[in-house]
Amino acid sequence: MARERKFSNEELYQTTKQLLLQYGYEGYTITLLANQLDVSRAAIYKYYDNKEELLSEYMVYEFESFLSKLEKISEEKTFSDQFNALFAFIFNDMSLYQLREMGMQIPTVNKTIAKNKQKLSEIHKILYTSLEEFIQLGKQEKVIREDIPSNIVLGLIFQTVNIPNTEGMPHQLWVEKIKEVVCHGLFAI
Amino acid sequence: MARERKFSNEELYQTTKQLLLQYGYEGYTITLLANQLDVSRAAIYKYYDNKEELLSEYMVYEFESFLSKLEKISEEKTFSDQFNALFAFIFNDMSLYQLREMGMQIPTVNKTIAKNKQKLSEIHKILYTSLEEFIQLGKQEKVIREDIPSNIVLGLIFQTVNIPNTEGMPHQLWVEKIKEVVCHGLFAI
DNA sequence: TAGTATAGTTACACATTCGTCACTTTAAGA
DNA sequence: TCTTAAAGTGACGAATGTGTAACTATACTA
Repeated sequence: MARERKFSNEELYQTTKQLLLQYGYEGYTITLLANQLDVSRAAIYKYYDNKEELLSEYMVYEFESFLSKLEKISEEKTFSDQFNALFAFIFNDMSLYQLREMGMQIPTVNKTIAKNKQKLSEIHKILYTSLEEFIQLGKQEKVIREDIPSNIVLGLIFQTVNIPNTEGMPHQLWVEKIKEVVCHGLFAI
Repeated sequence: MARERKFSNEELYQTTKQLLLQYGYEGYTITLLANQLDVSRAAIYKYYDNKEELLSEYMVYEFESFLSKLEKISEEKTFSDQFNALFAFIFNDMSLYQLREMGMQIPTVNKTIAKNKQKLSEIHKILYTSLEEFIQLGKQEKVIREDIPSNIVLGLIFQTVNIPNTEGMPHQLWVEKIKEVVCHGLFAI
Protein backbone atom coordinates (compact mmCIF):
# COMPACT_ATOMS: atom_id res chain seq x y z
CA MET A 1 0.00 0.00 0.00
CA ALA A 2 2.89 2.32 0.56
CA ARG A 3 6.33 3.32 -0.49
CA GLU A 4 9.42 1.73 1.07
CA ARG A 5 10.99 3.61 3.95
CA LYS A 6 14.50 4.98 3.59
CA PHE A 7 15.31 4.60 7.29
CA SER A 8 14.13 2.42 10.17
CA ASN A 9 13.28 3.57 13.70
CA GLU A 10 16.33 1.67 14.86
CA GLU A 11 18.56 3.64 12.48
CA LEU A 12 17.02 6.89 13.63
CA TYR A 13 17.63 6.00 17.27
CA GLN A 14 21.20 4.89 16.70
CA THR A 15 22.00 8.04 14.73
CA THR A 16 20.34 10.18 17.40
CA LYS A 17 22.45 8.53 20.07
CA GLN A 18 25.67 9.07 18.13
CA LEU A 19 24.85 12.72 17.48
CA LEU A 20 23.82 13.39 21.08
CA LEU A 21 27.08 11.95 22.38
CA GLN A 22 29.12 13.77 19.75
CA TYR A 23 27.52 17.22 19.87
CA GLY A 24 25.60 17.27 23.16
CA TYR A 25 21.99 18.19 23.73
CA GLU A 26 22.22 21.75 22.44
CA GLY A 27 24.31 20.73 19.45
CA TYR A 28 21.81 18.11 18.29
CA THR A 29 19.75 19.34 15.31
CA ILE A 30 17.16 17.78 13.02
CA THR A 31 19.24 19.00 10.08
CA LEU A 32 22.20 16.90 11.29
CA LEU A 33 19.95 13.90 11.84
CA ALA A 34 18.29 14.17 8.42
CA ASN A 35 21.67 14.52 6.70
CA GLN A 36 23.03 11.45 8.46
CA LEU A 37 19.95 9.46 7.46
CA ASP A 38 20.15 10.88 3.95
CA VAL A 39 16.58 12.19 3.91
CA SER A 40 15.03 15.65 4.00
CA ARG A 41 14.24 17.28 7.33
CA ALA A 42 10.57 17.25 6.52
CA ALA A 43 10.65 13.44 6.34
CA ILE A 44 11.56 13.37 10.02
CA TYR A 45 8.59 15.58 10.85
CA LYS A 46 6.26 12.96 9.33
CA TYR A 47 7.01 10.83 12.40
CA TYR A 48 7.57 13.37 15.17
CA ASP A 49 5.83 16.65 15.88
CA ASN A 50 9.04 18.30 17.04
CA LYS A 51 12.58 17.75 18.20
CA GLU A 52 11.70 17.35 21.86
CA GLU A 53 9.18 14.63 21.08
CA LEU A 54 11.73 12.75 19.00
CA LEU A 55 14.30 12.95 21.77
CA SER A 56 11.89 11.91 24.49
CA GLU A 57 10.81 8.87 22.43
CA TYR A 58 14.43 7.99 21.87
CA MET A 59 15.19 8.26 25.59
CA VAL A 60 12.34 5.91 26.47
CA TYR A 61 13.61 3.43 23.89
CA GLU A 62 17.19 3.66 25.15
CA PHE A 63 16.32 3.17 28.80
CA GLU A 64 13.79 0.45 28.17
CA SER A 65 16.35 -1.56 26.26
CA PHE A 66 18.92 -0.91 28.97
CA LEU A 67 16.46 -2.15 31.57
CA SER A 68 15.62 -5.32 29.66
CA LYS A 69 19.28 -6.12 29.13
CA LEU A 70 19.93 -5.44 32.79
CA GLU A 71 17.35 -7.97 33.87
CA LYS A 72 19.39 -10.75 32.31
CA ILE A 73 22.18 -10.02 34.76
CA SER A 74 20.10 -11.30 37.66
CA GLU A 75 20.24 -14.73 36.04
CA GLU A 76 23.87 -15.00 37.13
CA LYS A 77 24.13 -17.09 40.31
CA THR A 78 26.65 -15.54 42.73
CA PHE A 79 26.86 -11.85 43.63
CA SER A 80 30.40 -11.81 42.34
CA ASP A 81 29.29 -13.05 38.92
CA GLN A 82 26.48 -10.51 38.87
CA PHE A 83 28.88 -7.74 39.78
CA ASN A 84 31.25 -8.72 36.99
CA ALA A 85 28.39 -8.94 34.51
CA LEU A 86 27.14 -5.47 35.52
CA PHE A 87 30.59 -4.01 35.12
CA ALA A 88 31.13 -5.59 31.72
CA PHE A 89 27.67 -4.48 30.66
CA ILE A 90 28.12 -0.87 31.71
CA PHE A 91 31.51 -0.68 30.03
CA ASN A 92 30.08 -2.19 26.90
CA ASP A 93 27.78 0.79 26.46
CA MET A 94 29.38 3.54 28.38
CA SER A 95 27.11 6.44 27.70
CA LEU A 96 24.14 5.93 29.99
CA TYR A 97 24.92 8.62 32.54
CA GLN A 98 25.54 11.26 29.92
CA LEU A 99 22.31 10.38 28.14
CA ARG A 100 20.40 10.47 31.40
CA GLU A 101 21.59 14.04 31.98
CA MET A 102 20.37 15.01 28.53
CA GLY A 103 17.04 13.30 29.08
CA MET A 104 16.46 15.59 32.04
CA GLN A 105 17.00 18.66 29.85
CA ILE A 106 14.15 18.02 27.43
CA PRO A 107 11.55 20.79 27.83
CA THR A 108 7.96 19.59 28.16
CA VAL A 109 6.34 21.32 25.20
CA ASN A 110 3.36 18.99 24.73
CA LYS A 111 1.40 16.09 26.21
CA THR A 112 3.30 13.31 24.43
CA ILE A 113 6.54 14.60 25.88
CA ALA A 114 5.00 14.90 29.32
CA LYS A 115 3.90 11.26 29.02
CA ASN A 116 7.35 10.16 27.84
CA LYS A 117 9.09 12.04 30.62
CA GLN A 118 6.73 10.41 33.09
CA LYS A 119 7.59 7.03 31.59
CA LEU A 120 11.30 7.88 31.73
CA SER A 121 11.15 8.75 35.39
CA GLU A 122 9.36 5.46 36.08
CA ILE A 123 12.04 3.54 34.22
CA HIS A 124 14.67 5.43 36.17
CA LYS A 125 12.95 4.46 39.37
CA ILE A 126 12.79 0.80 38.42
CA LEU A 127 16.38 0.93 37.23
CA TYR A 128 17.51 2.58 40.40
CA THR A 129 15.65 0.34 42.83
CA SER A 130 16.76 -2.78 41.00
CA LEU A 131 20.38 -1.60 41.10
CA GLU A 132 19.97 -0.59 44.72
CA GLU A 133 18.62 -4.04 45.60
CA PHE A 134 21.64 -5.48 43.89
CA ILE A 135 23.95 -3.39 46.06
CA GLN A 136 21.92 -4.33 49.13
CA LEU A 137 22.47 -7.99 48.29
CA GLY A 138 26.19 -7.32 48.08
CA LYS A 139 26.11 -5.69 51.47
CA GLN A 140 24.16 -8.59 53.00
CA GLU A 141 26.66 -11.05 51.61
CA LYS A 142 29.39 -8.91 53.19
CA VAL A 143 31.03 -8.35 49.83
CA ILE A 144 30.21 -4.63 49.60
CA ARG A 145 31.10 -2.35 52.50
CA GLU A 146 28.07 -1.39 54.51
CA ASP A 147 29.41 2.01 55.50
CA ILE A 148 29.22 3.36 51.93
CA PRO A 149 25.80 4.74 50.85
CA SER A 150 24.35 2.88 47.88
CA ASN A 151 24.01 5.99 45.74
CA ILE A 152 27.75 6.57 46.07
CA VAL A 153 28.44 2.96 45.15
CA LEU A 154 26.29 3.22 42.02
CA GLY A 155 27.53 6.70 41.17
CA LEU A 156 31.10 5.53 41.35
CA ILE A 157 30.50 2.54 39.10
CA PHE A 158 28.71 4.62 36.49
CA GLN A 159 31.20 7.47 36.54
CA THR A 160 34.29 5.29 36.13
CA VAL A 161 33.02 4.53 32.66
CA ASN A 162 33.99 8.05 31.66
CA ILE A 163 37.63 7.78 32.67
CA PRO A 164 39.43 8.56 29.42
CA ASN A 165 41.70 5.78 28.23
CA THR A 166 44.45 8.22 27.30
CA GLU A 167 47.20 5.61 26.96
CA GLY A 168 45.07 3.58 24.57
CA MET A 169 45.20 0.41 26.65
CA PRO A 170 43.41 -2.64 25.27
CA HIS A 171 39.76 -2.33 26.30
CA GLN A 172 39.65 -5.57 28.28
CA LEU A 173 42.75 -4.82 30.33
CA TRP A 174 41.58 -1.28 30.92
CA VAL A 175 38.20 -2.47 32.24
CA GLU A 176 39.94 -4.98 34.52
CA LYS A 177 42.21 -2.33 36.00
CA ILE A 178 39.33 0.01 36.69
CA LYS A 179 37.27 -2.76 38.23
CA GLU A 180 40.25 -3.61 40.41
CA VAL A 181 40.51 -0.02 41.70
CA VAL A 182 36.80 0.32 42.22
CA CYS A 183 36.72 -2.91 44.25
CA HIS A 184 39.87 -2.53 46.31
CA GLY A 185 40.85 1.13 46.13
CA LEU A 186 43.90 3.15 45.19
CA PHE A 187 45.76 2.55 48.44
CA ALA A 188 48.28 -0.22 48.93
CA ILE A 189 47.62 -0.97 52.56
CA MET B 1 40.40 59.38 29.34
CA ALA B 2 37.66 56.85 28.96
CA ARG B 3 34.30 55.77 30.16
CA GLU B 4 33.89 53.36 33.08
CA ARG B 5 33.49 49.69 32.18
CA LYS B 6 30.25 47.95 33.02
CA PHE B 7 31.91 44.56 33.53
CA SER B 8 35.36 43.27 34.47
CA ASN B 9 37.30 40.45 32.80
CA GLU B 10 36.78 38.46 35.96
CA GLU B 11 33.02 38.86 35.73
CA LEU B 12 33.06 37.86 32.08
CA TYR B 13 35.06 34.72 32.88
CA GLN B 14 32.88 33.73 35.82
CA THR B 15 29.73 34.21 33.79
CA THR B 16 31.23 32.26 30.89
CA LYS B 17 32.06 29.40 33.22
CA GLN B 18 28.59 29.29 34.66
CA LEU B 19 26.97 29.37 31.23
CA LEU B 20 29.30 26.69 29.83
CA LEU B 21 28.50 24.36 32.71
CA GLN B 22 24.79 25.10 32.51
CA TYR B 23 24.24 24.95 28.74
CA GLY B 24 27.29 23.13 27.38
CA TYR B 25 29.61 24.20 24.61
CA GLU B 26 26.98 24.31 21.85
CA GLY B 27 24.45 25.99 24.09
CA TYR B 28 26.78 28.84 24.99
CA THR B 29 25.96 32.05 23.08
CA ILE B 30 27.22 35.62 23.16
CA THR B 31 23.63 36.75 23.53
CA LEU B 32 23.33 34.81 26.80
CA LEU B 33 26.63 36.19 28.03
CA ALA B 34 25.75 39.79 27.13
CA ASN B 35 22.36 39.49 28.83
CA GLN B 36 23.93 38.11 32.00
CA LEU B 37 26.46 40.95 32.04
CA ASP B 38 23.72 43.44 31.23
CA VAL B 39 25.45 44.90 28.17
CA SER B 40 24.82 44.70 24.43
CA ARG B 41 26.35 41.90 22.36
CA ALA B 42 28.41 44.42 20.45
CA ALA B 43 30.16 45.45 23.66
CA ILE B 44 31.58 41.93 23.95
CA TYR B 45 32.95 42.16 20.42
CA LYS B 46 34.98 45.22 21.45
CA TYR B 47 37.21 42.85 23.40
CA TYR B 48 37.09 39.61 21.41
CA ASP B 49 37.06 39.05 17.65
CA ASN B 50 34.71 36.10 17.93
CA LYS B 51 33.20 33.53 20.25
CA GLU B 52 35.99 31.00 19.83
CA GLU B 53 38.61 33.56 20.78
CA LEU B 54 36.70 34.51 23.91
CA LEU B 55 36.34 30.88 24.93
CA SER B 56 39.97 30.04 24.28
CA GLU B 57 41.09 33.04 26.37
CA TYR B 58 38.76 31.95 29.13
CA MET B 59 40.13 28.41 29.04
CA VAL B 60 43.71 29.63 29.37
CA TYR B 61 42.67 31.79 32.31
CA GLU B 62 40.82 28.92 33.99
CA PHE B 63 43.62 26.40 33.65
CA GLU B 64 46.36 28.83 34.59
CA SER B 65 44.58 29.68 37.79
CA PHE B 66 43.98 25.99 38.44
CA LEU B 67 47.68 25.33 37.94
CA SER B 68 48.78 28.11 40.27
CA LYS B 69 46.39 26.97 42.98
CA LEU B 70 47.61 23.42 42.50
CA GLU B 71 51.20 24.41 43.12
CA LYS B 72 50.34 25.39 46.66
CA ILE B 73 49.44 21.79 47.37
CA SER B 74 53.07 20.71 47.09
CA GLU B 75 53.77 22.85 50.13
CA GLU B 76 52.07 20.21 52.27
CA LYS B 77 54.62 17.98 53.92
CA THR B 78 53.49 14.33 53.82
CA PHE B 79 52.02 12.55 50.81
CA SER B 80 48.90 11.89 52.79
CA ASP B 81 48.39 15.58 53.47
CA GLN B 82 49.00 16.38 49.83
CA PHE B 83 46.49 13.76 48.79
CA ASN B 84 43.86 15.17 51.10
CA ALA B 85 44.56 18.69 49.89
CA LEU B 86 44.22 17.61 46.26
CA PHE B 87 40.95 15.89 46.97
CA ALA B 88 39.54 18.86 48.83
CA PHE B 89 40.74 21.16 46.08
CA ILE B 90 39.20 19.18 43.25
CA PHE B 91 35.91 18.85 45.08
CA ASN B 92 35.91 22.54 45.81
CA ASP B 93 35.75 23.32 42.09
CA MET B 94 34.34 20.26 40.51
CA SER B 95 34.09 21.21 36.91
CA LEU B 96 37.61 20.88 35.53
CA TYR B 97 37.14 17.73 33.51
CA GLN B 98 33.99 18.97 31.83
CA LEU B 99 35.65 22.27 30.96
CA ARG B 100 38.68 20.44 29.58
CA GLU B 101 36.41 18.51 27.21
CA MET B 102 34.88 21.76 25.99
CA GLY B 103 38.29 23.34 25.56
CA MET B 104 39.14 20.58 23.12
CA GLN B 105 36.07 21.41 21.03
CA ILE B 106 37.02 25.00 20.18
CA PRO B 107 37.65 25.25 16.42
CA THR B 108 40.85 27.02 15.44
CA VAL B 109 39.48 29.87 13.33
CA ASN B 110 42.39 32.33 13.69
CA LYS B 111 45.95 32.73 14.94
CA THR B 112 45.08 33.99 18.41
CA ILE B 113 43.02 30.88 19.00
CA ALA B 114 45.79 28.69 17.65
CA LYS B 115 48.17 30.35 20.10
CA ASN B 116 45.73 29.93 22.99
CA LYS B 117 45.15 26.29 22.16
CA GLN B 118 48.90 25.78 22.05
CA LYS B 119 49.16 27.43 25.45
CA LEU B 120 46.32 25.30 26.74
CA SER B 121 47.95 22.09 25.66
CA GLU B 122 51.18 23.18 27.36
CA ILE B 123 49.29 23.91 30.57
CA HIS B 124 47.62 20.52 30.28
CA LYS B 125 51.01 18.92 29.90
CA ILE B 126 52.43 20.69 32.95
CA LEU B 127 49.28 19.91 34.88
CA TYR B 128 49.42 16.28 33.91
CA THR B 129 53.11 15.73 34.56
CA SER B 130 52.91 17.49 37.90
CA LEU B 131 49.94 15.34 38.89
CA GLU B 132 51.69 12.26 37.54
CA GLU B 133 54.77 13.05 39.61
CA PHE B 134 52.53 13.34 42.60
CA ILE B 135 51.12 9.87 41.95
CA GLN B 136 54.63 8.54 41.41
CA LEU B 137 55.60 9.88 44.80
CA GLY B 138 52.64 8.06 46.32
CA LYS B 139 53.77 4.86 44.66
CA GLN B 140 57.34 5.28 45.87
CA GLU B 141 56.11 5.82 49.39
CA LYS B 142 54.06 2.62 49.00
CA VAL B 143 50.84 4.48 49.68
CA ILE B 144 49.42 4.17 46.16
CA ARG B 145 49.29 0.73 44.52
CA GLU B 146 51.97 0.32 41.91
CA ASP B 147 49.91 -2.01 39.72
CA ILE B 148 47.42 0.72 38.76
CA PRO B 149 48.46 2.96 35.82
CA SER B 150 48.73 6.63 36.83
CA ASN B 151 46.26 7.81 34.21
CA ILE B 152 43.61 5.55 35.72
CA VAL B 153 44.43 6.86 39.20
CA LEU B 154 44.05 10.46 38.03
CA GLY B 155 41.03 9.71 35.87
CA LEU B 156 39.28 8.08 38.80
CA ILE B 157 39.94 11.00 41.14
CA PHE B 158 38.69 13.55 38.63
CA GLN B 159 35.62 11.56 37.63
CA THR B 160 34.39 10.92 41.14
CA VAL B 161 33.73 14.63 41.36
CA ASN B 162 30.79 14.11 39.03
CA ILE B 163 29.01 11.54 41.17
CA PRO B 164 25.63 13.16 41.77
CA ASN B 165 24.82 13.72 45.41
CA THR B 166 21.22 12.52 44.98
CA GLU B 167 20.50 12.10 48.67
CA GLY B 168 21.64 15.65 49.37
CA MET B 169 24.25 14.61 51.94
CA PRO B 170 26.21 17.43 53.59
CA HIS B 171 29.09 18.28 51.26
CA GLN B 172 31.84 17.49 53.74
CA LEU B 173 30.49 14.07 54.65
CA TRP B 174 29.86 13.28 51.01
CA VAL B 175 33.45 14.14 50.06
CA GLU B 176 34.76 12.01 52.94
CA LYS B 177 32.72 8.99 51.85
CA ILE B 178 33.89 9.26 48.27
CA LYS B 179 37.51 9.68 49.34
CA GLU B 180 37.10 6.61 51.50
CA VAL B 181 35.85 4.52 48.56
CA VAL B 182 38.48 5.84 46.20
CA CYS B 183 41.24 4.98 48.67
CA HIS B 184 40.04 1.61 49.93
CA GLY B 185 37.49 0.37 47.45
CA LEU B 186 33.91 -0.87 47.51
CA PHE B 187 34.72 -4.32 48.78
CA ALA B 188 34.63 -5.28 52.44
CA ILE B 189 37.44 -7.84 52.41
C1' DT C 1 -4.77 -0.56 -14.59
C1' DA C 2 -6.75 2.90 -11.56
C1' DG C 3 -7.19 4.20 -6.72
C1' DT C 4 -5.13 5.09 -2.41
C1' DA C 5 -2.39 5.29 1.64
C1' DT C 6 2.07 6.07 3.04
C1' DA C 7 6.96 7.96 2.14
C1' DG C 8 9.48 11.60 0.83
C1' DT C 9 10.72 16.47 -1.25
C1' DT C 10 10.72 21.38 -2.09
C1' DA C 11 9.86 25.74 -0.62
C1' DC C 12 8.22 28.94 2.67
C1' DA C 13 7.79 31.88 7.04
C1' DC C 14 9.71 32.68 11.30
C1' DA C 15 13.24 32.89 14.97
C1' DT C 16 17.90 33.04 16.60
C1' DT C 17 22.72 33.60 16.28
C1' DC C 18 26.83 35.70 14.46
C1' DG C 19 29.92 39.43 13.37
C1' DT C 20 30.08 44.35 11.75
C1' DC C 21 29.51 49.30 11.33
C1' DA C 22 28.07 53.80 12.18
C1' DC C 23 26.68 56.02 15.95
C1' DT C 24 26.35 57.95 20.93
C1' DT C 25 28.10 58.35 25.74
C1' DT C 26 31.38 59.27 29.23
C1' DA C 27 35.43 60.62 31.82
C1' DA C 28 39.88 62.53 32.03
C1' DG C 29 43.57 65.76 30.43
C1' DA C 30 45.07 69.95 27.78
C1' DT D 1 35.57 74.16 28.35
C1' DC D 2 37.06 71.52 24.44
C1' DT D 3 39.16 67.43 22.78
C1' DT D 4 39.86 62.74 22.66
C1' DA D 5 40.09 57.86 23.49
C1' DA D 6 37.78 54.16 25.16
C1' DA D 7 33.04 52.14 26.40
C1' DG D 8 28.78 51.07 24.94
C1' DT D 9 24.40 50.89 21.65
C1' DG D 10 21.24 49.84 17.81
C1' DA D 11 20.52 48.12 13.55
C1' DC D 12 21.92 45.40 9.62
C1' DG D 13 22.97 41.19 6.50
C1' DA D 14 24.25 36.49 6.36
C1' DA D 15 23.75 31.96 8.02
C1' DT D 16 21.39 28.34 10.34
C1' DG D 17 17.66 26.16 12.78
C1' DT D 18 12.54 25.13 13.35
C1' DG D 19 8.08 23.65 11.88
C1' DT D 20 4.46 23.62 8.01
C1' DA D 21 2.06 23.06 3.63
C1' DA D 22 1.59 21.83 -0.96
C1' DC D 23 3.52 18.86 -3.78
C1' DT D 24 5.50 14.28 -6.01
C1' DA D 25 6.79 9.19 -5.81
C1' DT D 26 5.92 4.49 -4.85
C1' DA D 27 3.84 0.14 -3.90
C1' DC D 28 -0.05 -2.53 -2.86
C1' DT D 29 -4.84 -3.99 -4.00
C1' DA D 30 -9.25 -4.05 -5.86
